[in-house]
Amino acid sequence: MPRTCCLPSAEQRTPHQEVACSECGLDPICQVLDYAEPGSGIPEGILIRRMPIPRGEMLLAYNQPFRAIYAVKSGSFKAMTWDLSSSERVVGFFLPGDLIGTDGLATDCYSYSVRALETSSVCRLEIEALPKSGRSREAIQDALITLLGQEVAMNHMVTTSLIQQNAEQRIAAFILSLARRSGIRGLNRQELGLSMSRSDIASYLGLARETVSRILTRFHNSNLIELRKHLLRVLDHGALERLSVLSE
Amino acid sequence: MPRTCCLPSAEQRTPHQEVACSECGLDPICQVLDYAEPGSGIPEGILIRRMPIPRGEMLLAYNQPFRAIYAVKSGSFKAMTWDLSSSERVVGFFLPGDLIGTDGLATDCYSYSVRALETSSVCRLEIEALPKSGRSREAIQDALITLLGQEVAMNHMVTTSLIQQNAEQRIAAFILSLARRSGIRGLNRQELGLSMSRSDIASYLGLARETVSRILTRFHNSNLIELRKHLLRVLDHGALERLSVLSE
DNA sequence: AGCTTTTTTTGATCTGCGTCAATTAGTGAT
DNA sequence: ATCACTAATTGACGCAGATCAAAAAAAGCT
Repeated sequence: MPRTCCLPSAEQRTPHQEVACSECGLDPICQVLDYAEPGSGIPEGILIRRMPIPRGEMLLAYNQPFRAIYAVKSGSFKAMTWDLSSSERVVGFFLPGDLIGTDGLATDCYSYSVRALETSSVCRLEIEALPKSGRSREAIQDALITLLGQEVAMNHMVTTSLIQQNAEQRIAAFILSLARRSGIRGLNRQELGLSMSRSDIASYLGLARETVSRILTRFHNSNLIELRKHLLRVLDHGALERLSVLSE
Repeated sequence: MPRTCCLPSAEQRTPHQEVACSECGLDPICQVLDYAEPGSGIPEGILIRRMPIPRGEMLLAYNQPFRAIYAVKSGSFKAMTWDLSSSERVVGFFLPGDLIGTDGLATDCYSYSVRALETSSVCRLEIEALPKSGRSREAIQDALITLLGQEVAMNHMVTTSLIQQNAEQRIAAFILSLARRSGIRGLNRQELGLSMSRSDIASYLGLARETVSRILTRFHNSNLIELRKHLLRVLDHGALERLSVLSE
């Protein structure tokens, strides 16, 4: 599977992995849809699978009316808002298996914009078209509750860990979080495609670009990670955990 | 309504306010329960109203099995976890109208401990006893989805704002958040009972006790707030908003 | 009340990281 | 390949806020 940008060496090419349906966050809902008996009121086309999204394209925009939930199949995205000084602020990254847009379930509008960091693909679930009553509706509701609950729990962890940590701890935790999320979805947890820019990471972690750069090279020099362009290989998982304190 | 600690002057006494049911986060669910037709499968005692909780008592503990969701009727609580160095970390505060324990919906265990900051009262909703099917189940599911969605949206805002702000901005935002939440629930948004200690605030905001103290007195000296013991009166809402940048 | 313990405030250093500035590397277009 | 432009790295410096230390205020005892 080719990548967006053309890199000379195979080593430097991000392995563009696709998450298996069974490991995807949308799977509980997909299963309901797949196994729904005919006449359950679920129309065709409610779920669009593997929509391709080119690098740089907006998947959805802040304040747009809430229409759909997306699941990342391959590639990656960043979520952003803008503060009063109109400068962009990165508020999250989405990796294969992650759900995008769940916040709209309460607010009816998306609370951030989402842009593809590389050529990616998503599955799109139309909310309007979901069945309005019946057994499959209950099952879908249950699945949504679980998904939202997970998001609450995860956000909680992220907030907690980020606020109280210094720059080194934040970056260690960030790398581990990428690795862990890849692992959970059944993807490579040693080699990570750092598709986002240093500025994106800095904005997300509340640090300066320069600090991110400095600490990444520091980690590299201490043989905690190997870093070639945008491919990051975790060399010493234990050491990173010890640094990040909030190991898991 | 008497307060826990005995303060001499009436001015220094926190007005111990109780949130109206109509303004409470649990209300959507309470309504379903109240108006459920007989035979809907909803047992008696599923909802315990106005449970009193003495100051300092644990409402629920980290890793305990998830049994119930609580709504704060009056008083306040703090949520805490512990990092590896076994020092306490405050991860949130609950005010009248707020829901406690929603994170358990996904994880089956509470992800933090919750302790009463003053004599408080809560309503307790037993999750096990909720109807397993039918119309009222669907209504409850819907309500839960909305609640969780709101929590996701709010957490998002908090995270975003906290991480990128300096100490002054964080504290301004914190005060405004308390005021806004009081306002939303129909309570006094000028006079806030700061039931938590400076250490709690510091831990929550990722600052040192001393910094919180210094900046609060700075705000006091600039006539942004009036501060007597644990009663905080917002004097210049606009100035605080301008400070916090992420005004709303 | 008086005594003890905890919390808060205030002051004096010290340092991590943001900011500014300059260099190098990477990317895309012709 | 060359040029132009953006992203990343590296260095120098200053300040916001952590840390250490001590006094003052509040709260909880008997």
